[in-house]
Amino acid sequence: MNTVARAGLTPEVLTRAGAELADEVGFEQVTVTELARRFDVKVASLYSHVKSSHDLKVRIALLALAELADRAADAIAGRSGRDALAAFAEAYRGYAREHPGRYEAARLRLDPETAAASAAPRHSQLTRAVLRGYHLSEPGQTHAVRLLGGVFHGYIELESAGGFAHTPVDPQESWDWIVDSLDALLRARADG
Amino acid sequence: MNTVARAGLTPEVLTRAGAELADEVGFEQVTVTELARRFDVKVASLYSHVKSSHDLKVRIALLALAELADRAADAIAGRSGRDALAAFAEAYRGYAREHPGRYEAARLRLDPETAAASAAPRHSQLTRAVLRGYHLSEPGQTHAVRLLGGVFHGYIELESAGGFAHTPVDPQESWDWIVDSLDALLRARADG
DNA sequence: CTAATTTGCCTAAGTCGTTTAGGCAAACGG
DNA sequence: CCGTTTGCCTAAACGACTTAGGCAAATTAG
Repeated sequence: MNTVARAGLTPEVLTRAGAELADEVGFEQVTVTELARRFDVKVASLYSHVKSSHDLKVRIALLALAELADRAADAIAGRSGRDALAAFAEAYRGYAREHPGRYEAARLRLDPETAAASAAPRHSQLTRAVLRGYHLSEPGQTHAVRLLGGVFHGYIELESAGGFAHTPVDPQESWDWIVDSLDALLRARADG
Repeated sequence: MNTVARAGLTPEVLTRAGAELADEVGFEQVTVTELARRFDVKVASLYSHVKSSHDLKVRIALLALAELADRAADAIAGRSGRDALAAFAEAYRGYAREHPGRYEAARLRLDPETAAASAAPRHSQLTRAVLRGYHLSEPGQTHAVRLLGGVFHGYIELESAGGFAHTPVDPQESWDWIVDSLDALLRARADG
């Protein structure tokens, strides 16, 4: 009797809407309830499409990881050495700035199987591609992958948490200084 | 008519118990309900001592930040240069290993006033103390504070999220390699 | 083109964590 | 010893999550 017209929900549509919601209100605030409100649909209806609230969040995380990997891949295409490193770094930081909620989502802890099936391994591979220009041999390359992953993630999180607000030094300047320093560090570690 | 004997709740007692709970089940799972269960007390009773669930979490975060700062201060006392850097790094990583829930708590986003009144500024000061041995001039020192904060936080988070599980290189080795590299980086940046 | 089936969203109902209001008895200070 | 404060209680409401079962629209088959 009501106007019925189905809402056209699918896991993909919900994931995408959830990602947008995350960017608007933060990943923590993404909730099946809020999503239902936005589609003007009852909450229970979403459960035909996603298994649970956690399932939804995992899907958003997978989307974010994939987008981030794509962006990083684009960034380093046709570059090497310092150029590749700077572009790679900028891909992460830019994504985090433009899509803060998605970036948070990408940091969701996934169980090992899910993680293995996600774009996470691509991130490692892309990092190794950047490092090709520095001629590190194992295990140095693995150490360097971990260093870069740590620095980028850590810096971006500190920055977005407002950790730099109290000091009058432009975060962009620090970022450039850090990228420069890492480039020098990696060149100094070259051994093969 | 029941055995009455008061439970002896105070904000401090609850905060401490919350911190222990965090280390057992993870900071996200810390809940006033669970805390009430552990004290064998009704949930509403906790609200005389903490304003809200969020208030409780903030208190745990402040405790963790303070403990972490104390530990870092101990670590660098009487050391300088590479020794200080290594001890400082180890203070963070060791705390995160021994108190994973508290470490997560320390990463809670605090509003600016709360953050300013917390031990967070001490962390910056301690980092600057470590950097004294490297003779960096401003703004290099600020850049370096941000670099170290980022690397340590980022690496620890990646490691505890299991991000290194798929590669057969000992995380301790990577950590040592990274600390070595950072030491070299900072010495190369000396300009004062 | 209609009948059977599948699909999509609904109502109903229960769980759990949070939070506020108001009460009663134990502890404490004069 | 009495009044006040303090500490924990009962009661009740809210919001998010989740499952079960139903009805009607969409799709597929005869």
